[in-house]
Amino acid sequence: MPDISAWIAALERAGYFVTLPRQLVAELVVDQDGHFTASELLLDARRRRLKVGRATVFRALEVFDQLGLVERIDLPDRGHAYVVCQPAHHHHVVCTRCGRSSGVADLGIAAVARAVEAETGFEVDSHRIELYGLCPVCRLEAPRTTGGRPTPLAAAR
Amino acid sequence: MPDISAWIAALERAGYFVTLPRQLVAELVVDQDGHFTASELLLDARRRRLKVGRATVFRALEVFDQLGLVERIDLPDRGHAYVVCQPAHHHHVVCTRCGRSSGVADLGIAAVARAVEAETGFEVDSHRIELYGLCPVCRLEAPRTTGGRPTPLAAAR
DNA sequence: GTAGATGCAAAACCTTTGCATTTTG
DNA sequence: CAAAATGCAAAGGTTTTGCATCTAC
Repeated sequence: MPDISAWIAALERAGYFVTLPRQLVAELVVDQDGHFTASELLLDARRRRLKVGRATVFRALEVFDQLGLVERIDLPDRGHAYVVCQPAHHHHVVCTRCGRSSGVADLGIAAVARAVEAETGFEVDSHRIELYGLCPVCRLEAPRTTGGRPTPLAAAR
Repeated sequence: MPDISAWIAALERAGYFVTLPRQLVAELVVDQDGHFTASELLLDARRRRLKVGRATVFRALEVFDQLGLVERIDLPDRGHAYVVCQPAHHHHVVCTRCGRSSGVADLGIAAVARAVEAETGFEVDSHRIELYGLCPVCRLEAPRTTGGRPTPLAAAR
């Protein structure tokens, strides 16, 4: 029984209607372990026989994204996924093996932005940062697979 | 007449065939001003009446991406685009107004990664960082449009 | 009561794939 | 000459849209 109350509060605060479908999606989301895609959520909904349409899932995720409750990330392998945001944490490290993610505070990133402004003359308004690696659990299980990069000829498939 | 030679050299060095289509795509790419999408490149090719297939453009961009000649980025507005990489620069600031981008060195990002490792126990292998803002030119032209966020009700469309 | 939200299915998009043909090294 | 790359069109998967119908406030 996940804690949806914060999500409901966020919806109300922002003036969105607190509808049943949105609450269902919220529950599905907070139950997710690690990152998840819109389709996975949809499958999960069907599995639980929850009545929410495809479009609604997408629309709800969009709203939650805007409210800062989830973040839409782009995986290195070119896919898209969402992760739940932990309050006060603004970026994520996501495990390339199991997909679990952890929020991280703004550890010096603001400083980097300032350095970039100084060097480029750009006025930096926002940034998107995603870190990838192995979570503590997978570090133990993983025998540090490969270190090499794909063979050029093989890589081109 | 753009400088494709470095790109050709990179292809050779990596063992890829230096084909005409790849060279055409390379030219199209370096002629781009700011970021560009695969489709835009395709349109541009047709405009110039260059004979390259859709699939080839995608495949060439994939190769260039692997060679570190371009980077595939994900825009805040949910679109995807590519930017040309300047050697020795590993991240980009892209202008939210005109799309022009500038490469930036690893200004303290490695330190951030280390801090994250210390805090989360993750082993950080790679990261994806994109900075957004206004380029020097647009800073002058732009009367700092809006500062507010979209109205909740309006935002939900 | 009314603006906002939903569901459905179709449409729109972007990207990839199969395969015969051509090109490169 | 063999391996790699291309082009085409068709397939694949994801996200969005139009619209009539509901629902929260």
